[in-house]
Amino acid sequence: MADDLRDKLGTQHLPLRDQVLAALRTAIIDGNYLPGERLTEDRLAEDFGVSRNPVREALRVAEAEGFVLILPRRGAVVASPSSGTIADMFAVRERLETLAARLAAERATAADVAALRALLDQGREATQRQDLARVAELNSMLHLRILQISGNPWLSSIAKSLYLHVQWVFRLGAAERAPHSWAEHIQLVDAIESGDGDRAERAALAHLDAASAAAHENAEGGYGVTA
Amino acid sequence: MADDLRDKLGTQHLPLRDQVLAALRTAIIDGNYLPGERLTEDRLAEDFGVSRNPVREALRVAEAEGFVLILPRRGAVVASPSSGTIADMFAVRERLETLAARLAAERATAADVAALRALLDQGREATQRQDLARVAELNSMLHLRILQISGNPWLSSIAKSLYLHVQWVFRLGAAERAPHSWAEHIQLVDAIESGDGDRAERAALAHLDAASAAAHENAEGGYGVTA
DNA sequence: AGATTGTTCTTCGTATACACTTTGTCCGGA
DNA sequence: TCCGGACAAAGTGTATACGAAGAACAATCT
Repeated sequence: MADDLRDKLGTQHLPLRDQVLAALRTAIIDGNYLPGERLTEDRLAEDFGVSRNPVREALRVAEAEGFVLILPRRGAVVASPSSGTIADMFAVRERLETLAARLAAERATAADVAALRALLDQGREATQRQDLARVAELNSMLHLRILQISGNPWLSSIAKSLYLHVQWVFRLGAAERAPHSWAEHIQLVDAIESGDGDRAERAALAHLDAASAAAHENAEGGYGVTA
Repeated sequence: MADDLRDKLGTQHLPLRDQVLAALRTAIIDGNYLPGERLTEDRLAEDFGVSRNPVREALRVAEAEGFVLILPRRGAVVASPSSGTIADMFAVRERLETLAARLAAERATAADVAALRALLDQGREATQRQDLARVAELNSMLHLRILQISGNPWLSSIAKSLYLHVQWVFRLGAAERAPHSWAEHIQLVDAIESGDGDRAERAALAHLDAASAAAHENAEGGYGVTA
């Protein structure tokens, strides 16, 4: 796995710390590093093929984002999302993403709606092909796109971060809930296209309630390392 | 100013990077570093009396929090909150802090309410003394306390960060709006004590609307550096 | 066994070095 | 005068090494 990441990094020209941060995030979200797992600076530096400095800077940001926990003088461990915090996350998402849906409905241009519909089509197709990874990816893109259309950068960046965490929890539980979700997405995009803010909020709320229920069900079994 | 911060740092035992981050945040919020101002690593290192490494780590987090802007190979500058983003911030706060008020109403213990009332009393007294700095401080403490009582760590940390930014904008404009605010605060605490979530939400909303109006009025004149 | 001591691992911070960008300055030529 | 390019300065990005201090764990002694 060290080599995978090293290759992925080599091709780009961004500051190493950003590449490391991105790689670290995805490694955690994808479950390559499991909750509770210890992340020593040396090990990460070796995994990513860089020196310790960029690793340290990436770790601080990852801590601020809630992906790792840093214990002073003891180092970093991958954070452990507990089922308590899942409910909390969804409570916040409910407020934020319903707002995003409303704003999107109020501000979406024809081009915006077309882009959403395109994602919807691709999603339907990928679902038929049983390509779950692609479905999950399109799912993310749709949500992120709606946030972007809302035109509120604060909302967008906060909800995005929250969304990443939700994804993380889902991945760990290996739940996909793919077919169910798309019908709700269509409702949501329809509502956004209509320009009716209230309706868009309701659609987003329905979607989130379903997702929340799925997440909890998913979390029942427990996940991650018992560290 | 370097000495003030150095002294403030010396007494504690936290990692230097955290102390630097805290000092940097408050320096920016208090207007010691103005929007658009360039923050070279060497300069910060000297200001805080530390080496470049802790400074760099603090800067990355400050960037993630939106206080500074880092341009690759060009360094960091203090971010410039524009009047557009003020409206966006309040739109998000409205969703978040009303939720916080509701949760606080539903979960507050008698001790929680007593703590809020104590802050209210101190606030009234400070207002009579015309001690505006203290009033602003108590204002923050009240809001932060409500977030804490909500018991939702995600909500708390996100709203707290947002609140810091609002404070920042206010400070830059030197607005205080002190007397007005406390009547609303009393309404809010009364609502929380009543345990009525809907009522608490309404009170929080009223408070935020007033604060938002004041912030906009404050922003009219413009603030910060034109960089 | 239980307490104490040592050893080892690791983080934390400092210092230093250097390549590479960006920026600003200066100078000569049209 | 104005333009453009050479040149120098400043500052970031990254690596590396070192010492101090803390935490964890094992070995030792009572």
